Amino acid sequence: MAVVPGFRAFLSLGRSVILQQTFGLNAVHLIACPPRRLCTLTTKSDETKPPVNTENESLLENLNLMGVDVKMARLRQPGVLRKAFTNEQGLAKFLQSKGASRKVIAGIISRYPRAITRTISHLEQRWQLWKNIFTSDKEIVSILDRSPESFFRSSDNGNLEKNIAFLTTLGLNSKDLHRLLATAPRTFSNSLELNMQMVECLEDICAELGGKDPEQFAKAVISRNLYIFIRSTKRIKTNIDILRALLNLNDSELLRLLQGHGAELLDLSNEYLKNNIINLQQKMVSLGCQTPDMKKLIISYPMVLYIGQATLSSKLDCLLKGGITMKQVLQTPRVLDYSTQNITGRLEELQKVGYDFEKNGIGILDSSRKRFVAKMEKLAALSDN
DNA sequence: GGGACCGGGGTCTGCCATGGTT
DNA sequence: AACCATGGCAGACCCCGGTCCC
Repeated sequence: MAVVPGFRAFLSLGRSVILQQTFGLNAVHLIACPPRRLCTLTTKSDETKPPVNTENESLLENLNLMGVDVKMARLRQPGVLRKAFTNEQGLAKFLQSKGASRKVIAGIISRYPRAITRTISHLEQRWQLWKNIFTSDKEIVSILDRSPESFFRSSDNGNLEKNIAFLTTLGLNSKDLHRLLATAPRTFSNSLELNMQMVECLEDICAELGGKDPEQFAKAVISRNLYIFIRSTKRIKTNIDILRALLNLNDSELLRLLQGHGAELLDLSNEYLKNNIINLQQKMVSLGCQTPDMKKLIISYPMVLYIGQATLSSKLDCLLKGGITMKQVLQTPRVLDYSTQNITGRLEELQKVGYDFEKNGIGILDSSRKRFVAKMEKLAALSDN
C-alpha cells in the first residue's frame, strides 16, 4: 500500500551518514587483539587438534571468571564456545561503561552467548541507534537485561536504522516508538521486509473490510497492540478469518473492533482464540443468553475473548454466586477485567455491609482499589451511624 | 460528590526450526 | 558440517485514574 513504496523512495534519498557506512564487518577483522584478554585466541595446542567440537579453553576460562553460566551458554549456542576469536572482554567493558553490572553482563552472555561475537564498533553503532529512541543508557541496559536476544540477535545495523525510519514514516510519534521498542524490542531486529509485510497485511485487511483509510487503520492497530510486529502475518490473517467466521459482525463492526481493544485479540494463538469464542458461546447459552447478547458483549468488551476458558468460567461463576445476574454482567462487562481473586474479595466485603446490587448496580466492582476502599469506608461509616 | 464512561499502562521471553553461507 | 541470521511459536489480564455528567 501507499506507505511502503513511499518509504522505499524515502530510503533511496540516503539521508543518513551511518547508513552509508559499511556494516557487517567481521569480528575477526576488527578486534584489536592486544592488549591481551580483550579477545580470546585458541592456543597452539588447540590449533593442532581438529577444530570440530573443540571448545576454546581460554574463552571458557574467561567466561568463568566473568561469572557466566557456561553450562547455560553451551546449551544455547554451543558453536560460540568453539570460536577462535571472540570479544567477551570488549563486550563487558562496553556494557560496563553503559552502567551494566557484572551480574547483568554475565546474565546477558549466559542467555545469549553470540553477544560476544559482536565488535565494539558494531555495539557502539547499535547503541547509538537505540539511543535515538531511548534517552538513557540505563533504560537500554534494563531491556538488554530483560531480553538480550532482542539487541544482539542481528548483526545488521543498517536494517535496524531502516526499521526506525520505516516505523517513523507510519506516523508513529516518538512516544509510540519508545513504547514499541521498550515493550517489544524484537520488532527492531526483524528484517525491514518482515515489518513492511505486517503493515501491508494490516492495510490489506482494512481494504478488504471496506475501510477507507488503510494507513490510519494500520497505525491504530499498531499503537493499540505493540506486539503486532512480533507475530506472524499468518497468525494475524487466520485470527481475522476466525473472527469473521465465528462472530456475527459485519465488516464495519469488525473494523471498529480491530481498531479498538480488539487489536489485542490478534496476538492470541489461532487455536486459543477459536476455543475462547466457542467456549464463550457455550457458556452464554448455558446461562440463558441469546446470540445478540454475545455480539453486544464482544463489541462493548472485546477483551472477554482474551480470557481463558477456565478463568472466564470461574469469574462468571463467582459473580453469579455472589448474587449478580448475567444481565448486570452484560451491562457492565468490564467487571470481568478484574481478577477472580479481586472480585471474590470485593464480593465478600460488599456482602458484609449488605450492598444491594439490584439497587446500586455492579459498577463498584469495576473501580480502582483506591476508589473501592474509599467507597467501603463510606459505607462502613454510614452503617455505624 | 459520586458514579459512569473510557482510555491508557504494565507486560513479553526463550526456545526451536529453517534456509543460507562459509 | 557448522554456524549464522532470522522467522515463528507458546503462554493467556489486571488495574488505575481522568473527565464528564447528574
